[in-house]
Amino acid sequence: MVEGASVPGGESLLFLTDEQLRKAIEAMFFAYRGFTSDPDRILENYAYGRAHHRAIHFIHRSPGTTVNNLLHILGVTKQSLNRVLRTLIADGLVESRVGERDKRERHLFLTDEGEKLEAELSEAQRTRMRAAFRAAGPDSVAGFKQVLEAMMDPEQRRQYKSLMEKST
Amino acid sequence: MVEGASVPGGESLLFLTDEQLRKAIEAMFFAYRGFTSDPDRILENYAYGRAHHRAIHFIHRSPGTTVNNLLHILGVTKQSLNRVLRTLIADGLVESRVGERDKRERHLFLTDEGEKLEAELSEAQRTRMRAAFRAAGPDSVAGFKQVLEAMMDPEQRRQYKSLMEKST
DNA sequence: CTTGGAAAGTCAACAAGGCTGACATAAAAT
DNA sequence: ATTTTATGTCAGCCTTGTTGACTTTCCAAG
Repeated sequence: MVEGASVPGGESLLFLTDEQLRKAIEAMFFAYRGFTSDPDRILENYAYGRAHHRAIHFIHRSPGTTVNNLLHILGVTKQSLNRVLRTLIADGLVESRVGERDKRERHLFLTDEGEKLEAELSEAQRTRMRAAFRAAGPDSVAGFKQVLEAMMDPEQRRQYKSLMEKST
Repeated sequence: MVEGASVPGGESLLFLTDEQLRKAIEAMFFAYRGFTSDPDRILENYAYGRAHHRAIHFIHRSPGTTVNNLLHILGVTKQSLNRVLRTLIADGLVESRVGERDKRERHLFLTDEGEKLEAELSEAQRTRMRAAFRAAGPDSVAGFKQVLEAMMDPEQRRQYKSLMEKST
C-alpha cells in the first residue's frame, strides 16, 4: 500500500490521479473531525465553542499578543474575535492589559484558570496526535508535516513558520 | 529537518515532545484553512456554504445514497441536512427519487447542473492537493495518508475505508 | 499646536448552519 | 393491528461568522 513510493527517477504520477486525490480530500475531512472532537467534548462542559479554544490556544502560545495580532492569525474579523474575548475575560480566563507604549492596544494573557483549561484542551489533542504518530511511524510523521505545510496558503505558511521560530 | 526519521531500533521520542505535537496541531489548523479556502471562494458566487459542498461531494461520490446514509457520513442531524438538501433540490442541483424497494427512502442524485458545480469545486480542491503532493514528494504523501487515517475515530475510519472500497 | 486620518477596540444587528424537540406521514416489520 | 423506521417540517435556540457605526488613541502634515 506504499503507492508510488520510491519510484526511481521520477515524479511517479500514480498517486496524482483524481481518484487518489479524492481519497486524500476525504481523509482530510474525516481526520479533521477526529482532530477537533476531543476538545469539542471538553468545551461542552464549559459552554464554550471552538472559537474560544482557538483564542485560548494562541494566547497561550504567544502571551501578550494584541487583539490585532490574534485576529490576523485566526483569520476572523475583530468583531467576531471580540465577542469570544469578552466572555473569556468576563469569566476570568483571559486578562487584557492596556498597552504601555501604545494605549490603543490590548495585550492578552491567560490567567491561571485560563492556563488550566488550555492544558486540559491541548493535552486531549496531543494525546490523539501522539497515538496517531505512534501508529503511523516516524517517517510518516515527517511526510505528514511536509504535505500539510505545502497545503497552506503562502500567507498562512508565513504565519505558521513565524510561530515556529519563536519557540524553537 | 527529517526529525527522528530512521532512528535505528526504536520509537525515537524526538517528535513526540509536547512542542513537536503542538507544531503538528497548528499545522493541521492552518492546512485545513487552506484546504477549505478554494471551495469557499467558489461557493460565495452561488450563495451556498460549506454544508452544501459536503452534501454535493458525498452525493457525487455515492450516487443514489439515502438521506439517512448521508447524515451519518456527514455527522449532522437530519434537520440540519434537510435544510441544505431542500435548497439544493429547489435549485435543481440535486434530485430526490423515492426508493423502489423501500418507498420510505429517498435516493439522492446530482443533476447535470449539480455535477457541474461538483466538478468546479473538486477541481479547485484537487489542484491544491496536487500542488502540495508534488511539492512534498511521493514518500511524504504516503506518510500523510497514514497519519490522517490514524487520527480518525474508529467509526470515522470505518466509514472512510468503506467509501474507499467502493471505488478501488 | 492643531487638526485630520488611521489604527485598535467595542457595541449592535444580522445570517449561516449547527442543535433539540415535537409532530406528521408512509412504509416496513413484527 | 401495532410498532418501528425513514423522512420531512416547523419552531426555537446557540455559536460564530459577517458588516456598519462608534470611541479612543496615536501620529503626522500643515
